[in-house]
Amino acid sequence: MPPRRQAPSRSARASTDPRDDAAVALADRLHSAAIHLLRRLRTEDDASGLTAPRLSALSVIIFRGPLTLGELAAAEQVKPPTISRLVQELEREGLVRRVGDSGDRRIQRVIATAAGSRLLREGRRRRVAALAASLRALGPADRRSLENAVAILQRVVREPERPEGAGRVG
Amino acid sequence: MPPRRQAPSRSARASTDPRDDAAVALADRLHSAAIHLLRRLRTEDDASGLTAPRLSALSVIIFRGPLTLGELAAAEQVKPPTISRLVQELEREGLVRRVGDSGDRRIQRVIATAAGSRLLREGRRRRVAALAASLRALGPADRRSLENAVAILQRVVREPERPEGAGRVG
DNA sequence: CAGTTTAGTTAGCCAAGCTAACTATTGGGC
DNA sequence: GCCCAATAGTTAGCTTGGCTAACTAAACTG
Repeated sequence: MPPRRQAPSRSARASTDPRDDAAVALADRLHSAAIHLLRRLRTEDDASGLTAPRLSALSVIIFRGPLTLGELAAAEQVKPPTISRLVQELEREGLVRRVGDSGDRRIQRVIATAAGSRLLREGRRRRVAALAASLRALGPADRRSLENAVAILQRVVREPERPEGAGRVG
Repeated sequence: MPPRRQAPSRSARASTDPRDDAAVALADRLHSAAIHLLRRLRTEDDASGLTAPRLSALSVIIFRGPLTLGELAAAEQVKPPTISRLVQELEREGLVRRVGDSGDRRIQRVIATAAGSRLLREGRRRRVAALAASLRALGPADRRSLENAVAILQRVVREPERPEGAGRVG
């Protein structure tokens, strides 16, 4: 967790706009759902011996090909030291490997080993197995709805950060 | 993060069922979306000086009335020492208060102070403000879709193999 | 070639999770 | 009435994963 930061002095948007309340309430519930979803997964997790951030990083490394540490940090939305250590640990476990860039020797690219790929498939599948079981119990409409929501979220989350809540009003 | 645990020897469902693959893929993407959503929030967060777990615990305390530490731990899906420390910290910041049970002196109930309630409202609103701004930019259909998905998730996450109510944050 | 910028690492801090082992209380059985 | 097991929380100590600050090394630029 990050240590407390200075209040960013976000210029207060008028909270009297009724659309604000609806959006805030939705954001709130998404937040809550995400927290509890992850806790649920955590309690089920770990047959693979990989924690969530490692699994996540390994997944990105595998599916997005060789990445520099900086790119990986950006993809994972963490700072360089964090990704540096994560990769060191993945490397120590033999799941990824670094390859230097011949052109620019500052750069290190990370790729998954065969063991890493294997472990991701198995571990990640196990990690979400219990959740998947619950999802199987849902009707097709609910599942489509979740699929749809995930797609929306992917867009929303990836969105560049707006300084000072200049939330592009639609 | 939890230390590695023994594999839970979950009785393997046949992974050859095609529905399994779809459910696992969806679970996977939900997992990923939750991780990135929370990371996004974390980067925006903290105008209140409260971290996510504290905000979450405070929220449960406020909305579910006086709770024993054990109940709170169950609601937050964490172990007793974790909740014990969280409450100590919330107490130190003057956001909650303990009241002893007159009948059973082992028990301590936790309630929010006025400062806690106030801070929750403000802090939580700020925490999700950036996300809310993004959500406001979505069309009504997308927002309805997310609303719907959150409702489904709340059921799914709460449902399984655990008697005690899984807490929701807000 | 000097200075700046960029990529990553090292050091050191803090939060949040865990288990193990403890205290204190309750309640039951003899 | 006591002893003993069960229950509620706490304390101690570990691990992981975030962060910032300060560093090294390499590459660019004037």
